[in-house]
Amino acid sequence: MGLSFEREDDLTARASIRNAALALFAQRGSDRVTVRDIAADAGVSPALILHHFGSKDGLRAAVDEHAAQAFDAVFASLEGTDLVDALSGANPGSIAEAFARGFPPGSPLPAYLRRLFLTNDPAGSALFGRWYAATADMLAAMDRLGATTPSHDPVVRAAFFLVNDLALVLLRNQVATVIGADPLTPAGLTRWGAEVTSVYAEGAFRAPPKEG
Amino acid sequence: MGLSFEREDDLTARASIRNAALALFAQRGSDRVTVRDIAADAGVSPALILHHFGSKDGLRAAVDEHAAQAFDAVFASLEGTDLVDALSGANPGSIAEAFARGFPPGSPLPAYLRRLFLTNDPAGSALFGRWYAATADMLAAMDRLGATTPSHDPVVRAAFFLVNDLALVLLRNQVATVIGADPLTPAGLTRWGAEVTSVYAEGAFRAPPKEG
DNA sequence: CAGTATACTAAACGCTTGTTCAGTGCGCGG
DNA sequence: CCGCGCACTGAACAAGCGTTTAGTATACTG
Repeated sequence: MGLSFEREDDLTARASIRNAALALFAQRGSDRVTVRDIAADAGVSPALILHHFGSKDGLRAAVDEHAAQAFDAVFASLEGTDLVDALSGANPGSIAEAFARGFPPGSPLPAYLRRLFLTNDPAGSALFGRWYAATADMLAAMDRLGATTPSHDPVVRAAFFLVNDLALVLLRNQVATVIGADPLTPAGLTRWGAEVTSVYAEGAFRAPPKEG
Repeated sequence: MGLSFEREDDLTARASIRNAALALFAQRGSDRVTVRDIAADAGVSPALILHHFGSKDGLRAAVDEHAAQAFDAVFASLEGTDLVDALSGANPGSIAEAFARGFPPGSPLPAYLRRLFLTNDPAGSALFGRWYAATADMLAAMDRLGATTPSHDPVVRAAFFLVNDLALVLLRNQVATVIGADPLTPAGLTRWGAEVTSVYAEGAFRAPPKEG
């Protein structure tokens, strides 16, 4: 069928349970997913899930860890990009861009990330902290290269950029509805990125006219 | 119709059930809250909740509607602000600003909004649609006044501004951690708004230097 | 005053849930 | 062959859930 390198047939039962759980958790949240739901999707008996993962919460932890690894891989692709390359392009170091690049269109991982932030999961906070540090580093490097206008408050500026980027992942569905295109697909991302880059480069508001 | 002058003592049982549910739903999500939990917090019997709201889902709908009204009231305070006044100020029409102004520090409503958006609740989608329309209208009005630089893609620009603003509400806790101040308090908001306004007015990225 | 509607409760019901139990089939070392 | 371990299952269990039922107290109506 497609681009997925994983073939369901060859997966161990343990892996197919994990994958089914990941997809269902991302879509509905783990509270709205029963062990029996996961078992049905994975094609196994409910008891086997407990056999492999001990409990539903053990399965959740395993899925969390698995997802965190995938996110770290995407995150690493950001740190790897050459700054000069990034500067020649549009919005440098975009997380949304990395997501669109790293995850196939139907991947449950963006939605899973959203759940991670929603539940104030410590894993989500740790992820945010790492991403914030990377964003701040990148902005500082750009500062040194003279690629940015100076900021009075670099701490807030880094948070502002990061948060704007994450918002596109978190509000993906709502954005898709109003602009008519999924912003995490290449096409949608191009359109989104063009406008964002324009605002980041030139601003959007003019100074108010002097009173007269 | 204010919310601030409500006192727990003279609330009807119906209202106190609604309030208890709102707080618990915002904190844990409705799936992790039982009818018995709400009843205990509201000081009534579980059966009374069903008597007044028909079902747990009926209660959820009532809480949704109640919260949506509060949100729309806050949002209406944005539309009411004179455009010229807004232009002379900092970031015009900031939702985060309206939140800090309209909701007391301990209010569960920002957290409730987050759940509405991040769980794909239809009520959240409806809210987003209304807010998007208002944002687009405001930007169009500013365009007509010459207060903005022209955009090639006003649809995306409006979404960008709205989403950036909502991000501050959605990621409030994480932002508070990295910048060391709750961005939905007056102090934090001032600091945040200053940087945002600076980027929106002047941009942040310089054109890359020509190679040579 | 009786009659009725309303706010409210204690107790129970039926269902779904996560989990356990007692296996079954099977590959493998001896 | 036996015996052990492992992946796996169907059936059942106990707990917790939303909800129902059958009722009490209180206030209003005529």
